Amino acid sequence: MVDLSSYEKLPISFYKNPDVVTIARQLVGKFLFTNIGGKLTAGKIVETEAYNGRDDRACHAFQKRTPRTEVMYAEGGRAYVYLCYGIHHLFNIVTNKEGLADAVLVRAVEPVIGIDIMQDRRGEKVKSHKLTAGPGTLTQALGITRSFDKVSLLEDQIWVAESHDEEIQIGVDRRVGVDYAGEDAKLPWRFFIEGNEFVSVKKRNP
DNA sequence: TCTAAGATGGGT
DNA sequence: CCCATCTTAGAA
Repeated sequence: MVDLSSYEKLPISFYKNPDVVTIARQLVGKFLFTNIGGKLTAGKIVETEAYNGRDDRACHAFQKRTPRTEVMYAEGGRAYVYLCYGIHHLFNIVTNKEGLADAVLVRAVEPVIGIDIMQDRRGEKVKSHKLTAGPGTLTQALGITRSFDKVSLLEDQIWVAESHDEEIQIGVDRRVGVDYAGEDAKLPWRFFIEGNEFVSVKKRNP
């Protein structure tokens, strides 16, 4: 049994910060929990990316408000989950105040709690270092699907908890897979724990 | 209605 | 390198 009292759920104020890039950096090292039908899993966030709805062409909500991106316009502290390539569920954390569509994509976590559950969800053949090393694989391991879209991170189905880690080395790089965004693809808005084996893309994109 | 493209991952 | 797989946004 896991002692949850040592993990403090982040408050709403954390998510309302108007600077989504700062939030993306701050989320690295924190813990992402899900509790699905009593199955508790958690991973340390080791890689994130920031997306800004006003002046970032890589953001789904850039200069538009559609049914899919509606939740990004909500007050910070909710999940934005969408299906990518018809196959993978990608998990984002909505930030900023209502009306300003920002979000942080969680790209990788390191398994911490419920590793056996994650292994079951991913399948026996998956090696441990591949268990949660990518935005589509961590959602499978944590059981995150589109039913989590719009769900509040202040409740007990999915949430982020403070870490008491000291001295992690945070690397910065351009974001992955957003070449369609032109110049904005070069923004240094990806953050990761330097040297962590679960980071999805290790080598730098110059 | 129709269609192209996509914030990926796993296999060859 | 190839391709699975299906929603979404935008056009017609």
